[in-house]
Amino acid sequence: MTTASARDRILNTAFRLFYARGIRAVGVDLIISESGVAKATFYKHFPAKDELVLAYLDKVDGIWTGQLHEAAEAAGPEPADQLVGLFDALDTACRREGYRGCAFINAAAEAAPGTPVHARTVAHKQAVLAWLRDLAARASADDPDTLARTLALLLDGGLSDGALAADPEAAHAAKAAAKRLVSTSVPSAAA
Amino acid sequence: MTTASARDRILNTAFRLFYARGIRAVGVDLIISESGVAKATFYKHFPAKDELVLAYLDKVDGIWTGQLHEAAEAAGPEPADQLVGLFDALDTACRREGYRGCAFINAAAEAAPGTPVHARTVAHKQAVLAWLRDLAARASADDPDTLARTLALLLDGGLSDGALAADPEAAHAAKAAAKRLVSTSVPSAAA
DNA sequence: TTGATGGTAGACAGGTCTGTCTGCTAGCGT
DNA sequence: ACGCTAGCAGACAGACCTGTCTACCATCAA
Repeated sequence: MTTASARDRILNTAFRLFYARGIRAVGVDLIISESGVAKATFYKHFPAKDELVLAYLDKVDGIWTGQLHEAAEAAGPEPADQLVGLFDALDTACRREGYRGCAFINAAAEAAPGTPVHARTVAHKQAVLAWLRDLAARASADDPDTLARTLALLLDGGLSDGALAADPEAAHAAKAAAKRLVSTSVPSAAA
Repeated sequence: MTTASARDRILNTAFRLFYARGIRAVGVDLIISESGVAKATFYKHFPAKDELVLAYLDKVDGIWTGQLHEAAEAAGPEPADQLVGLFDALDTACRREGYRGCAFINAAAEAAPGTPVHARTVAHKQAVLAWLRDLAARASADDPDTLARTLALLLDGGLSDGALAADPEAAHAAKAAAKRLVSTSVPSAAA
């Protein structure tokens, strides 16, 4: 059953444990034993724990960004529709068993500002914002920048509240609000 | 200069360090030495670190809730105006030196679900939501529940993004969006 | 005077953390 | 046959963690 490479097993285990318990709460020894790898192998692939954390955040970025794009594209070809449809990814995420909020916000809570880990979370949030801004611009919104920022607020608020409120309606409210904001922000106004 | 009681000194030091560096990142020994207190005194007031964490969250709750209420009341007597005005507290918070996001969201990121610390953060978020719901109802909103939830989303999103985006405009965008949502949700419609 | 209260100072135990190091094994290309 | 790469197993060092314990000191009230 040792089909996956050692590096992949380490990263998959870290992905699961870091997200479920928090980064500081998970020791290197636990990751090593759960992934069935030798300590030397671990440190060969990830010379320091922080580098594994960075790889973990890259992995989360790929997955979450992919889900966001998929949900957006599933809403059709119109950028205005995609800006609303992407909130379906939030809904799906919140309903998932073991949902614990945004991995980036959580990581930033544990990392000191200025560290590579913290910088990585900022970069992620800015990438998402840039994507939203692009969609808003292509939707010909009156003020693409403000619309994008506002939708980012709803998205990040939903990611947090979905975990803390134990309220599956948070994602629903976020999508509904997005719909209202988008429909009143684009001239075509297909409410 | 040792005017404050030992308990207060401990709590003040914990408040500063927990918020700035994260809960797990701050050891009991550091709090003890920074607050100039003996170890036995520390454990007399807080038999376990978790109890200090709970006291810390209570303190944050008092301060943040107070700022929220103040900002709301500063906007005038009308509940609809207060629902918008409370976002000034977000703006003030985000501009503060050393701002690191919502202490509750950060604490929840480090605490396992089901623990007292995690439960405390959920309780806080629900208290804020209940307050918003009350204001929305008194503002005669069409759907007070949804309006309250949506504003909570904007507020929590602003708390997160204000720390991660290094973007002082996040709070501004949150308030602007709140204004739009409130003005289109209450019949009086004083846009 | 006595005793309760609240504080200081710091050793100590037992565990966990990250990271290094030594040895051994198996496959694979040349 | 050889050596290279990738991996396994686990001891070890040194720091840091929470929490307990002993011992001493100051103040104030009965």
